[in-house]
Amino acid sequence: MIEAARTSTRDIARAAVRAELAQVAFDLFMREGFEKVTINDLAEAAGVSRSTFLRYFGTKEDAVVSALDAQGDKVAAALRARPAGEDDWTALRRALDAVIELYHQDPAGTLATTRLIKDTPALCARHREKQHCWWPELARALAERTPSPRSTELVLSVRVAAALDCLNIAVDHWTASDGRLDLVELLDEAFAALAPR
Amino acid sequence: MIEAARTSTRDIARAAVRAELAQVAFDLFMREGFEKVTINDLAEAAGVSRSTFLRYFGTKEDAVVSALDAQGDKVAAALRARPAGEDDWTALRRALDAVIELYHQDPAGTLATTRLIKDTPALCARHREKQHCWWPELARALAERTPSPRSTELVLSVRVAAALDCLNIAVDHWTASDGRLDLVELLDEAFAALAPR
DNA sequence: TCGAAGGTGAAACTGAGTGTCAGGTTAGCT
DNA sequence: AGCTAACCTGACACTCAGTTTCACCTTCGA
Repeated sequence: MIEAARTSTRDIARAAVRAELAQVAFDLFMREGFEKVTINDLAEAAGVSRSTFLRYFGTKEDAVVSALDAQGDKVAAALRARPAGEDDWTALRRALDAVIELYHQDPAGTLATTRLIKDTPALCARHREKQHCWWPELARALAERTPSPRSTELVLSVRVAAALDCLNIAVDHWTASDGRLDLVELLDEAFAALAPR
Repeated sequence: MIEAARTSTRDIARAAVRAELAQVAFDLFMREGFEKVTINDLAEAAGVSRSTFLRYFGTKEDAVVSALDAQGDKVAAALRARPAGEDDWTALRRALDAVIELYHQDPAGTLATTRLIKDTPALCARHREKQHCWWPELARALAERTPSPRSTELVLSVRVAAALDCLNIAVDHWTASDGRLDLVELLDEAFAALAPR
């Protein structure tokens, strides 16, 4: 019989440890720089063994980047929630509001994270890699939304990719401005850059 | 006095060795799979030391991906060569013809490369990383092309990013079709996906 | 209370990438 | 031709990432 995926006590403990490890890692990375810190340092600082750390995060990068994992699902869900008649671009733009909301909940924390990622090539690369995994899911969400005139997978992929580029570039500029510029305006400007032919 | 960067005998030899190493590496990767092959294997197969191999290619990935380095400069040059009055999208689309041409020169070889990259996450990531380095250069080329109404850096970045996504997605589909689909048509379709609002 | 499942730590291992050094080759200059 | 400086190469040692294995312990359900 297949076990239902209910949330057990263990899962809660696991999530708490995971969050704790991520926090310790983040602080250390900010203080010393990502490259300077070894996995041994992280484990020691968190009071666990190297093995345990690597069991929670497969790589050093993931200790930072996995914080953004939720974003993918969030956008996909937001996309599916858009009205069926809406055109792809509007739906994508509005779905990204779900991510923007996460940024507005904790601007300072988010800014520290985005800056760390932006300044660390390895994290930058891992971030792009993660995001690339969203493509199929988002393209599917986009496809299921549209009723009759189904676009090809290529067309949907292009739109998803472009929308995510807009998000990334807007966030980059927001980060470069130390959070002073308005993220919503930046994102709107990015989407507008796609429009005029 | 500053040395001029002219092409010496050494440079030619270096380029030849580099090409040879890349070829040996590629063959081995195709035969055994990228992950299975160690740098020691590559060095041994090529008849050089591990040190030498790593001096030519900083990483195992670069032995494959550095073949695509020329593309970036090629696109930038093509972009600068477009007429000044042309709109950004047309200029970008036409500039990518320079890359397509490289694909048409050796479809079989290119297909093998793109398939290897597509099937190997590490190579995929490295490829994206390399391409990301093109952004500033391409955005600058786009900016210098336009006469008076300068777009913001954000706008240009978005267009460059979207154009490169079109290229990547078109090439991906071309690769998935074993080269049977027409790359030009795929790229046109990708660009068209950006157009209608 | 027993037993299975799963979390943890210790340790060994492979492989990537860096740095250093000594020996050999080549290019340029006199 | 002969000398010197630059450079290429191979050998070696080293750090660190990530994998695997094993033994121990806790927890939870039967």
